[in-house]
Amino acid sequence: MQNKRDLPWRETKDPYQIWISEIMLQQTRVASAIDYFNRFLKQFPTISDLAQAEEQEVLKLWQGLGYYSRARNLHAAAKIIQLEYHGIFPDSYKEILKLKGIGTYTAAAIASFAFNLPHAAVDGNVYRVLSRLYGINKAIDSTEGKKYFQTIASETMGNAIPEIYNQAIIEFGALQCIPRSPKCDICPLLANCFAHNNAQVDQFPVKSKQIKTKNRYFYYLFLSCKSRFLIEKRKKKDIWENLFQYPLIEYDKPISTNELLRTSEWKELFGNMELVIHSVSENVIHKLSHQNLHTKFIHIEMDIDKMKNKYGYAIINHSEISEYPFPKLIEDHLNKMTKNNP
DNA sequence: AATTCGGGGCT
DNA sequence: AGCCCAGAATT
Repeated sequence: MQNKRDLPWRETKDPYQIWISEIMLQQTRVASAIDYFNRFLKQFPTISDLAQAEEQEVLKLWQGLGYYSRARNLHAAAKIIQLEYHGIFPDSYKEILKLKGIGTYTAAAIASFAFNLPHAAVDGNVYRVLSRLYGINKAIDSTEGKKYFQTIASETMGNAIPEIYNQAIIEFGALQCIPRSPKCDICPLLANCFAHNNAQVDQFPVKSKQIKTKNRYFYYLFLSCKSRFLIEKRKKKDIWENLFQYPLIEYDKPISTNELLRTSEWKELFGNMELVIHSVSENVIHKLSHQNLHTKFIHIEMDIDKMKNKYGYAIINHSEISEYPFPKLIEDHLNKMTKNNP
């Protein structure tokens, strides 16, 4: 295919590198993943390097990319490959599919790209191309729809070379048959395209579900003493699992600073300590796909060594920021603080 | 079958 | 403001 892009993961047949790229590309644009891919491979050149790393180091390399369970699953799977497959990446679709974080799309992608095995990789691009081309109105987010598209994709692949076919149809969806305003005027499949011939290009693919967003209210306590401040690790099954943040008081509705001082969480943290609030930030609205996080940062300068016996918290210095993975929301705030205090 | 996981870019 | 991105795991 003469119009394909030059991408770093296309320069190798190493299943490990292809694996890393496919995980990073899940629900993530190519442009966002390129730098992360290069940094990741530089730090972890082989499965063995990744398997021996600490999860925290892997998450730090993933910082800002989102969907952090991908990094946790990647690390866990590397350990499994190291122990149970003697460090050799499995070379069958069935075995690849067993690995954590690898579903039908990623297994087919790796199987075809690394081992040229005949499995049709069906991602968002393929759903779009096939639904428009054939006029398939089954919902792509239904169990039946997914199964149907997988069948159609396999039939469409036929006896083509799996690696070439999969790369081509995905690339076609990414560059030509794009979600909005596809380039139909220069499309080679124009004459055969159901959607175009029926003026329904914007009707495909069909989705059934709709996302609803929740509002959450975060009050982050930036407790500092000179260049040191308090952090904790998020451990619950929630957003940002195993990433670090400042002590957090979450509420189900917006509250004033005065109300915050009277919450049980505040009293639990500080008892009857005397505190001076240095500043309260403006409301920062951090938007995720399905959550709007209304956030305020409460800056308190205090003798934070009084907090070191509080279970679950750690005191770190600015110079140690590079060792801890933080959500983008915290990373942005840290960048502001360190700019003011070099 | 429905929900939950980030963050960014484009319209 | 909404949609979607080289999706998968969990409930």
